[in-house]
Amino acid sequence: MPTLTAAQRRELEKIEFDAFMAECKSRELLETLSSKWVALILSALREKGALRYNELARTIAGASQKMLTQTLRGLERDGMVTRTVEPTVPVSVTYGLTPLGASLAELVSSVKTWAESNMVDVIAARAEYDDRA
Amino acid sequence: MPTLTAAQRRELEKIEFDAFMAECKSRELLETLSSKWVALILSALREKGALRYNELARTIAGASQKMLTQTLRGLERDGMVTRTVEPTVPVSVTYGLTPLGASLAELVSSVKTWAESNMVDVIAARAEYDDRA
DNA sequence: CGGCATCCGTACGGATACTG
DNA sequence: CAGTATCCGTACGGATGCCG
Repeated sequence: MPTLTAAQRRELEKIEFDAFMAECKSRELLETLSSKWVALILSALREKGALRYNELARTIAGASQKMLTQTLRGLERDGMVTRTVEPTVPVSVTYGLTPLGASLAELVSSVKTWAESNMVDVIAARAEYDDRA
Repeated sequence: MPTLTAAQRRELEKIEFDAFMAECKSRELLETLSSKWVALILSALREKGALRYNELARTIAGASQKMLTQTLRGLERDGMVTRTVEPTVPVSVTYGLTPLGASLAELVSSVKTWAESNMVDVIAARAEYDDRA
């Protein structure tokens, strides 16, 4: 039995990992949410309604267009956003929330609200912690 | 004026970035939440109450102890969890939720619930999207 | 038991250039 | 306008080994 290469080991582990994750699909969705830009996009679309690609880009302001596109594709795939192409010249593309996406955006919004009202406590706790160090 | 090194440029940009973020502290908290393990730890402590370090490690099962410790330190710093050291031999360390952490865990839990009940839709959307490709 | 320090790979994300 | 393709650095996270 030859020693497994690192790549082979990783592949095996990935399979086990996937099997494990299958039991617990919801974790996957947590992962999605945790993807840095998802929350921003969702709340942008929630607050401003459907937006064009460049409007989104300006609203998020900090995401490279690579990340923007990538994240939008993912959200589209997961049935969170709709992507509508109007065949004008030049083309204009509009992104909006699906009902599913809207309901998730609702949750995100409540997290944002929590964050805004509890941020002071966090800052205070952080300052105290750092002082003791 | 010499050309700035990449490091110097990054430092400048970081300052601008921080200034920008100062306006919008809540984003920072979203970042924290999005840190892969935070949600897991929070909900583990919420469901099972205070836990020892190794109990947490077994519950999360998938986090290296490096990540576990790192995340716990972060949460402790932000005033979300308490870290209690009992001076037994060997020492035993217990982590619990602060009121602040508990209220955040509440939110996380509602997100988890959402995820569990809407996962089927996501899977369906994903399957359809992949078929069209 | 509950960590911390170190090394190291990879994959995430940014910058740039080009296309329909 | 709304992307795609490519290159490339870095920083995130895993594995390992040591300590109080």
